[in-house]
Amino acid sequence: MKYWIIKSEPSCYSIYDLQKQKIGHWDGVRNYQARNFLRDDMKKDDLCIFYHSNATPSGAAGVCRIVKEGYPDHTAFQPMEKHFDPDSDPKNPRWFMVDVAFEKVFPKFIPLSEIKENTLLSHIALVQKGSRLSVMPIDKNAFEEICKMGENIFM
DNA sequence: GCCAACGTTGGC
DNA sequence: GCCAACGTTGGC
Repeated sequence: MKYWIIKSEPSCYSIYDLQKQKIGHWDGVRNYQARNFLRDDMKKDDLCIFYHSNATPSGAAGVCRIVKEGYPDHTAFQPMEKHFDPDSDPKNPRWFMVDVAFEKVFPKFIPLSEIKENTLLSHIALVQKGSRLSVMPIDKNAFEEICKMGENIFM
């Protein structure tokens, strides 16, 4: 069982969109390191912090769970799609996605500033300088600490 | 909108 | 393989 942080711009897809949909495709990731996590390392029932990036404020919004492990991101094959990649061959897909299920919205949204202030979280990739990955692993303790900050018990 | 940091591309 | 140019991310 592993834990993750996944980022989305809420103007594009927020935790409330996932709440309505119940299950969502985590598609459109076009970064090889993040792709490798999606394709190889995210397993069914792993838990993810749903992080709102490029938001006011940015921060941790809730939790979701992997319900379908990595499979080809078909949006890469469709010219009308925003993240269309003409070089991704359906016979040998370059990009992958997972499906996630809504778990909960934190009763208290946790802005990035508070995550940065928490010394128990100073080691996580999210707050490292220049970290731009949209999918990144997080250890169990840090995951639970973030949940606690959201006034949420998740253990 | 600005800009730092990082990733990708392509000429050589 | 090097590296400049360009594109993207994402905080502020």
